[in-house]
Formats: sequence, C-alpha cells, structure tokens
Amino acid sequence: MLEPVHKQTLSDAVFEQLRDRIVDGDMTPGTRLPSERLLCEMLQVNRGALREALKRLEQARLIQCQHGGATRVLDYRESAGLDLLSALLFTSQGNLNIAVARSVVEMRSALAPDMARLAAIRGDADTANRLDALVVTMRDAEGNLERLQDLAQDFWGELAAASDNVAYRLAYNTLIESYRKFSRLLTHVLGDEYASIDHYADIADAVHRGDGEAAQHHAGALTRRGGEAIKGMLDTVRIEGQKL
Amino acid sequence: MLEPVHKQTLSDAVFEQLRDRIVDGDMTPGTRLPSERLLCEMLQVNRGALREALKRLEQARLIQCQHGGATRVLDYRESAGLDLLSALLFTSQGNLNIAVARSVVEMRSALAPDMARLAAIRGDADTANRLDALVVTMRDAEGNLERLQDLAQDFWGELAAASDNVAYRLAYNTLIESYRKFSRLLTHVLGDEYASIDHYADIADAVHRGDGEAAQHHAGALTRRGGEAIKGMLDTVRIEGQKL
DNA sequence: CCAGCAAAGTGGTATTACCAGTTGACCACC
DNA sequence: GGTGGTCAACTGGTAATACCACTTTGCTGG
Repeated sequence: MLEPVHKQTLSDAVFEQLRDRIVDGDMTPGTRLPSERLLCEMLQVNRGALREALKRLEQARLIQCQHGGATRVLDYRESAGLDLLSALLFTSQGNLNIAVARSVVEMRSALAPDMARLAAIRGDADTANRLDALVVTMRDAEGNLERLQDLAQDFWGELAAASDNVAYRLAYNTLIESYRKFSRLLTHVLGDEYASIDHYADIADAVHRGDGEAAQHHAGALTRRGGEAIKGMLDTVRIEGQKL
Repeated sequence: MLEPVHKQTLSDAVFEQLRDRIVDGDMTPGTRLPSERLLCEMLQVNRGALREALKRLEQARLIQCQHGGATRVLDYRESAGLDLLSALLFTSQGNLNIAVARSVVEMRSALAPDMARLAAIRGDADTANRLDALVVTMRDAEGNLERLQDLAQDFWGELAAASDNVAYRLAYNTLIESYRKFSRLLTHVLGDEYASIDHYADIADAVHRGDGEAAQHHAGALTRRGGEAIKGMLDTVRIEGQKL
C-alpha cells in the first residue's frame, strides 16, 4: 500500500528542530536565544519563516519573547501544556521514551473511569445505541486484536464526547494523538484488555441505565487490567530503542 | 494598586480574534477562510503578522492550511488539544462559561487522587518534607481562605511534580492556567476543602510512608468534597454573567 | 555618584516580489 | 466516455529589505 509522501514547510522544520533542542535539554531554561537575524542566518531561512516557528514555540510556552529584549528558553516542565506530550514521546533519534509512554497510559487509566461515569449520567439513548453498535462490531472482530484496538479507541472517544466535559474531550484528543504513535507496540500486551468485550458491553449497559457508578466500575476494571499489563511489561522488557 | 498595562502584538490580536470566532461557532467546521491576501486586508495588518497568527491557529488544530489550496476551519471538539481549555472559559463578551468551569473542576477531581498515589509511591523524602512545610504554612494561614487556596495549589503542584508523570505535570500546568482565571469565584465555595488542612497533612504523611493507597484515598476525599460543593452551587446559583 | 541621554541591538511591522502547489476549464486523443 | 495534457488563475510558502518600537548598555555631564 502506498503512503502519502512526507511534506513539511520551512517553519515546521525550524519549529521541530528548536523544540527538540529545548526538550532534549540542549538549551537549558533561562538560556538566551540568538537574535532572530542571527538565527535565520544560522538556519538558512528567511526571517518570516523563523518568526512563524518562534511564535509557535511561544504559544507552546517553550520560549518567551520580549519586544526589544531577549528571547529566552522556559522550563517546559513548569510552563508547557499537555499538547507537548506527543513531542516528548520520541527522542530526536526516534526512540520511544518509555517514561512518557507510561505517563500516557497512567493518565488514560485515571480519566477513563470518570469519563464513563459522566457519560452514563449525562449520555442520551443515541449515545448508548452507538456504544451498543460498537460492541457488536467488536464481537464480530473477535480475535483481530488490531481491529479491536481501533474499535476500543472509538469506544472511548464516544464516551469522551458523551461525558459532556470539554476538558475530557480535549484531553482525549491530545492523549490519542500520542497514544496512536506507540499503541501498536502495545497491541499484544493489551490484548487481554481488548479481548474482554464483555466489559465494554457492561459499560454500554450502564450508559443505557444511566448508572454512573457501574460504568465507572467497569471502566476502572478495564483500564486497570491494561495498566497492570503495561506496568509488568515495562518492568521486565526493555523496548527502548524500538523504532516505529 | 496599579496594574501592568495590557500589551499585545498584532499577531496576538489576530490570533485571538480568529480563535474566538471559531470557538464561538461563527465559522462552522469546513468553512473556507478568505485568502491570506484578502484576510490581511480585512484585518488591516500585513501578511506576515497574519501568517504568524494562522500558524498558531494551525498548531492549536483550529484550522488546517494547504499549500496552494484552501485554509479550512476544523471542529475543535474533535481535533484541538487541552491547551485550548483556557480560551473556552470565557465567552468573547467576558462571561464565565459554567460548563467549562465545571469541566475543569471535574478533571481536577479525576486526576488529583492518582497524582497523589503516584507521588506517594515515587516521591522522595525531600518531596515529603516540602509538603510538610506547606502544611505548616497552611496552618499558620488558617482562616485566610485566599491564602489557603494559593497554598493548596502549590501543594497539588508539588504532588504533580513528584508523581514522576509528565502527562500529569503538563496537564496540571494547563488546568491551573484555566483554574486561576475563575478560582477566586470559588474561594468561599471551596472554603470547606481548603480549611480541611488535616487532609493535606494526611496526604503528606502518606507520601512520607510511601503509602500510595492512603494518599489516593485522602486526595479523593478532599477533591470529592470540593466537587460536591461546586456541583451544588452550579445547580442552584447562576453565576453566569459574572465578570472578573 | 547618578540622572540623563544617545547609540546599538533586539523584536515587531510593513511592503514587495517571486516560488510552488492546487484547482478547474479546456482540449486532443484513444 | 474516459484518459491524460496544457494552461491560466488563484492560493499558500519563501524571500529580501526597510523601517518602527522597545530594551539595554554605557557614556556623559552635572
């Protein structure tokens, strides 16, 4: 199967290069960036493209610009938002950062139960029906772990939307963006979670009944199972160095 | 008391204006934006400033640009990241959006217990000592709700850092940025939570002992209390329309 | 010693031109 | 009818240059 070719604008390239330098710690917080005129000479790009990249870095709170003054590097741990997560997942050499991957999975486990709870309380019949349909599709796909994994993501996406909580929904978008990048590595590790379709059905039923506690309980059981599996794997296996 | 005047660059102004138009629904997803040359004429700014804003909107996944093609509006609910949250908190008229505020509080309640749990498991003695110090300071500030509220935020920040989970830490940054904007409205509503300093002391103790479950339990008790208080308030009182 | 000023350097804005990719209309060809 | 080619118009991307607004530095004159 053919894939779309990888395109990238100049400002994208500049943004990624500077971002990686910062998160890799090559430029410690407080460091003063070279002047824009000097930077665009070093990077061999025009000042406009450079400034587009700098503005994006500033929005991500990796740097801070001051009119007439200096542009300094910030400590992303203290200032950056969750959207930076996907950039932290892989080192500039393309290696998966296990600690970050673990973080993503942990956060998923923390959010999913409450997402399910709210979805059950606030969701309508249409939501429950869509969840039912997903469960049916999952049963048809039984045995095909990759397919199940994709369907599970859709299932959680449906819950996120039904939770009527924008923070959850936006966090879901951010987490999924990161998750997709390494989820295939976890396909078999999480096979147990994806194969337990009954739990998904239980959640769907809870949504039907509007039973928040039940939905929360079943979602917790589901993600806890996956969390333990990943924890076990990370403790015993070194997958660092695996490239996608 | 004098306050710093509000400074804003051109591209900031353009960014905010277009962002608000999009999240307010004035430009539905799929809508084609006017060409850059036309837009910068309409907005009375040069094309460079406009492009800086567009690049930021693209990074926030509110729009999507295509070289040679059109620039289209995306559905932020499906694509934007958690960093958009603070922009959603207030309408363009400056009114607090209750549903978004509720979302922030709910997400806090979901994350805090697990943050505390991990902090207890992974935190070192220094962390526990800093938490102790914060508890002492809180006891000194007893009765001063605003001060307690600030200290409570520091307390959670310490836990976020000690959780050794970048996702939690970055999410904390994002949530706090939003939270600060309306937290003063909740000072008295959450007075119960802030005043129960013993619970904070319990968490600090749990971190000392490395007792994750205890830390999780006490953190849950704390945020559940606040969550119920806010829920009660939102159900009975209309604070929509309050300006900061 | 220091308020005051001037110069140098920085980020912010503006203008202009051109490059590169997309779209759609049109046309020749099979 | 469908295929591929060409071309013009339009869109976003890149470039170079000049100037404005602000900060920092350091000299200067009291």
